Amino acid sequence: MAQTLEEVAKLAGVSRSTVSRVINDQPSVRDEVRERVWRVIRAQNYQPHQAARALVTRRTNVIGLIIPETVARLFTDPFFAQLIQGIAEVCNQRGYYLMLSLMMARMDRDAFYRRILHSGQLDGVLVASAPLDDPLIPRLEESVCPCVLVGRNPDHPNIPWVDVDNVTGARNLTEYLIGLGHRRVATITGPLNTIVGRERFEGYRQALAQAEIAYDDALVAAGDFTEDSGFRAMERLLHARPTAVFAASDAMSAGAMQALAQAGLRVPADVSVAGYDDAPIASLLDPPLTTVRQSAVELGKVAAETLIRLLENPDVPMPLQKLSTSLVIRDSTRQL
Amino acid sequence: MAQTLEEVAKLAGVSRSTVSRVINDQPSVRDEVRERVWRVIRAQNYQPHQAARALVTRRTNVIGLIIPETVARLFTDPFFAQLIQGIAEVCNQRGYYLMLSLMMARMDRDAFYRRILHSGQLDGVLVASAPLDDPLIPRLEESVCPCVLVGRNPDHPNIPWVDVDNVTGARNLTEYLIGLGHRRVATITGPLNTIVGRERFEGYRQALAQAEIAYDDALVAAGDFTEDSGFRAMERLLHARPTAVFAASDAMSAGAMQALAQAGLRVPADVSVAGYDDAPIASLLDPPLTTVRQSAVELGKVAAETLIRLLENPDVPMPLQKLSTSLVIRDSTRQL
DNA sequence: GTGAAAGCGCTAACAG
DNA sequence: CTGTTAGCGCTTTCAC
Repeated sequence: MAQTLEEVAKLAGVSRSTVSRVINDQPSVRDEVRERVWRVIRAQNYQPHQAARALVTRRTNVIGLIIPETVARLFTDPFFAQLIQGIAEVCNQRGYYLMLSLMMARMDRDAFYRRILHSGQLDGVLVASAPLDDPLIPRLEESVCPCVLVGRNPDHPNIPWVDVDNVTGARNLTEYLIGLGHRRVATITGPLNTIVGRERFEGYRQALAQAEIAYDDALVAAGDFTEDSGFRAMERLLHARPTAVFAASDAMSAGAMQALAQAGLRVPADVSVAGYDDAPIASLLDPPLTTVRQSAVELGKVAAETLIRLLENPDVPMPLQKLSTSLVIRDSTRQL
Repeated sequence: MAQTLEEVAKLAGVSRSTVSRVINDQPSVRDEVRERVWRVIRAQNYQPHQAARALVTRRTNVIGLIIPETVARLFTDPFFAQLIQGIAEVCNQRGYYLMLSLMMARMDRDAFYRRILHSGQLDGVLVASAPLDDPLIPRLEESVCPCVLVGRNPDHPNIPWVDVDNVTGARNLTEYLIGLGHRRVATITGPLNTIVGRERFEGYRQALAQAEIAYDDALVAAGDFTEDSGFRAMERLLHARPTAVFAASDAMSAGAMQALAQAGLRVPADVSVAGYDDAPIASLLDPPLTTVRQSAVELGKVAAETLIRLLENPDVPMPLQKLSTSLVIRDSTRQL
């Protein structure tokens, strides 16, 4: 097996440069020569050495996926598995490699970012689920590293992003609850330092305002998207006697339903519960959960495509994309 | 910001080599010089160029995680998210980067493997959940690329691996069911071309044999670890009238429980159900699921540590590891 | 169309 | 202890 261009060149009876031209699909090579070279390459199972190539072209064909996320969420939330699936699919198609960086809680963020951003081994990065105030974001804006945020950041409007239309999704769901006759609609929000948490909360408020229902702080509790936090938030909301609860994730809905059961309340007879994500557990809960469906796979694909287009056509301005959602009505909600 | 060793060297008033020595922590540098160089490096926020380094050292500090897995399973199974979490944690600690390769169903496996294995950008690879007959495995054995299988492959005993003790886990669980008085214990197996599917089935058979219960084909149906396949397998098992069912994954248990409910059978009053994995849904099912707990995070950590030790000390023989499991008894099983 | 030669940024002998 | 030098394998001028 030939390891270098030089060896392939010798076997094909041409120069190193010609082999390089063939590999890089440059037109200025006689068809007959091109054929001969390809035959040798295939016969020898030759693969160009990426590092050598990267050293001169300054491109690695590697994109990074940075997930600065607490452990708990990654564990329970299939969102990330699906997102990665979508990203990986596009990478495979387009000839890119995917480098995964999980930002763990206890590590030195600064060293981490430098290592990731300045090591020259990433052509660009995708940043998923970064808190709005994550120090990575300004650093990204200074650096020259092309990047796309999965989930926009209103404080940095110049960084390209793709997102799901969380406001509309949450508003539609809340409107649906109100349409069922509920007036005391509680919400368990996600962390309000994330765009997702904030926007789903915003959608909830918009629906209330639209229906001219006064906003009531007692009907709002914050969680962190995990089941456990949903359980605890629901306990805090009980005294406010909501007739419906919108939790900003299905996992939190699951926790909320357990808290309600523990308090002797039935779903949906006493309290309607709705979630967000349409995660696999949504249909398994008892009763099956009304929720908002979004396609994390699709989001991953669009994110990767956007980044790759940015890398390959830096001048063409990027259309930023907000994916739409759909309401999935199951049995956990009912007419008041 | 200095981009190259040369620039740092000039600023520090030393030669390129000295800077290189400082960066690579070689002892033969005067402390005073070392200090001066570090100061410049920090001030300039200098990071060595990985490609240049890799070109000469032949090491990239990147390890690959290859997951040749069908779409359905990645979506629903938190096993992978946890496995990745464990691997990423060790990579972060030990200064390695993680490259993720999802092997999608429709792609050209051959080209994929060559691209991954021969591009020279991976110091070693971790292979998770490969089917026993995956063409990657023999290819891996031929290639010089150090690798560790997550899940052993009995046909290739020479490839290092780490694994969970699936036989014992399944046997313990089945013994528990038998201990509750069940004689007609059905099983929904995983795919029998995976080591996991095979070993959990083997554990089931061992427990039956131990209790001198005759093995009955009518009490066995194969699934593919997904909820849906569990549902369909359970439908096929109904006519055999089992009093207990052991499904080789929690997701399949969930499907089985739905099929039972649809047939008008109650869990655990009419049929006991037990799963495997202790996935997040296990405790959310109604009733909460008796299952076998294994730590996918731990497995990921051990896998990454094993590979890294293999890379850094190729001569030291590796102790292969089988992680143990524990039985988690909840409400889906009861005395017959 | 094709080859010769330079050089990407780094490490690793080899001198001193 | 430190500097000089020679590549690592590739792409990319520049000649021809």
